[in-house]
Amino acid sequence: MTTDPYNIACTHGFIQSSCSDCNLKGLCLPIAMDLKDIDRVNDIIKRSRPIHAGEHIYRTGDGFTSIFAVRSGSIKTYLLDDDGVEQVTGFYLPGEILGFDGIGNNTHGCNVVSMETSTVCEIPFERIEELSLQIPVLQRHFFQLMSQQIESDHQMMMTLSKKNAEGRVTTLLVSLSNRFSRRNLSAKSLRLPMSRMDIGNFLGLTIETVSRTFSRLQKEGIINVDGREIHINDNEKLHAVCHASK
Amino acid sequence: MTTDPYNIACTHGFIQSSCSDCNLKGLCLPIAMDLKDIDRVNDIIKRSRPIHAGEHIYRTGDGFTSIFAVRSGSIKTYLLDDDGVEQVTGFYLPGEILGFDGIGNNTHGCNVVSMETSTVCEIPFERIEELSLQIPVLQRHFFQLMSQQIESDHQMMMTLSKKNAEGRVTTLLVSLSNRFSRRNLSAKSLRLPMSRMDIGNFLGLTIETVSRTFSRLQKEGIINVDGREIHINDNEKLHAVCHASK
DNA sequence: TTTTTCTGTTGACCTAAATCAAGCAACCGT
DNA sequence: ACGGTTGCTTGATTTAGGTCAACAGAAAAA
Repeated sequence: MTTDPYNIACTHGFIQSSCSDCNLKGLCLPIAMDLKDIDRVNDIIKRSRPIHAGEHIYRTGDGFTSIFAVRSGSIKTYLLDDDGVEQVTGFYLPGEILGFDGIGNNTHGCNVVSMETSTVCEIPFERIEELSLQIPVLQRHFFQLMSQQIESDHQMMMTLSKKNAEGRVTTLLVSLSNRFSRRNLSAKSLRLPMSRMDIGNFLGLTIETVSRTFSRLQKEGIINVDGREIHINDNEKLHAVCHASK
Repeated sequence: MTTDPYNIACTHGFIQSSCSDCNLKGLCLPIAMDLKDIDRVNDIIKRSRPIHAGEHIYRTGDGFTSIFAVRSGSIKTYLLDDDGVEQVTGFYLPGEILGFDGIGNNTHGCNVVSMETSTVCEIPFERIEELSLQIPVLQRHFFQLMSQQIESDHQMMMTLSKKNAEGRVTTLLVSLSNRFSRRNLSAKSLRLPMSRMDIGNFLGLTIETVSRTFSRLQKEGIINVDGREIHINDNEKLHAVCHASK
């Protein structure tokens, strides 16, 4: 029995205990992985107690030891520039893995904060590296996860560089809708886990512009907006706007 | 003796033949690597013939087999959006490695084109994966390289999201200056390998704005501009503008 | 309960950069 | 030497989104 605060929740039985039972395992771990190898991974993973909204998991400059998989809730990552101004660099939903920056110089390269009550799996990186030497499919999987992060960051650079406000907002909505539906949640009705502030920050827009864009999309009948509740009325048009914008 | 077109140049002796002799090896490969391990890597690397300006190394959708290290010259990567509009996603100088997108789904995720006559080392990825299972420091090195790519992409997202034209242009200049000086080239005098078009595209600005920004920086005595030749007169001020902008 | 705070919306105005347009120098193939 | 193309610069005008300001509803505090 551990006394590690991150792991202690397990001993009270209020979160599930095994990767092999986890309905997100197809996202975190390679699909084609032996049960016995899954168990080996499972043995090194520490499951967190619930992390409250606004609570940080780590900060820039903290020593890098682990990457994290989101189990439930939602997480945002952000940088601080020289003047302490925040730049949101990503939103992470259950099944998604964060912390791949930080490997480069053994120091975390960003800040990670929970946007609502969340739980995460902590994956000690050195242990995973050791396992990856022994389980080729695992090494490949982590190369792939990092590669996907790079690809999606490049898409984001395209969005920031080329798209206008409408294009940016709709791109985020489409991305969230896809990611929710991958977890068998509704692709049509979603509750945004982040504030207008965070959306604007992430997309390089002011909150006013984000708000106006939501209002305009609603007036055009494409979505319905009620605070953070979004309903996609016309997915066709949403995609059209998303592609056509700018 | 190979007849592989990428490798045939070696047999004519006009490019150097070994990683262990390469003055860029500290960038591509871990510093703390045995000579015999370097030789094992060397054995799987294919060195290219010179690639001319405008020639592509691969394109989006091509089957992924290799990553590439720039040996000489300079390379740009770009995406095409649904309408065929180009988005430059990176510039790569000697010693830098590209192609880490593409691992995710076994297909290259971007287009790669030479901006001037360049040579590259082709690193077959499956072979490197095998070697990485046997040489832990090599596995670690590739995780680090990918992590650094992610970090620098996040910095770029910050630049695109938060900085004005002056901030974007000076950020690029500072980055290029640092990367040139890492190769023992002048940090003060540099020849831009890319056109104004590419700079603007990369930075999310029009060529006119890029040009005007260069002119303004020159008028302020911070840099001297002569076409693609840039001289940094006041590094202090350049950094100041770079940080202060917006 | 009232008051305060926080988050989001909307309006009026302003500004940085895009767009449109012209011109110039270098380089091309002929 | 010549017309044509390409890459870059500069000027005039327009516009998308930023800034400033007011307000409203919900939630938290008193």
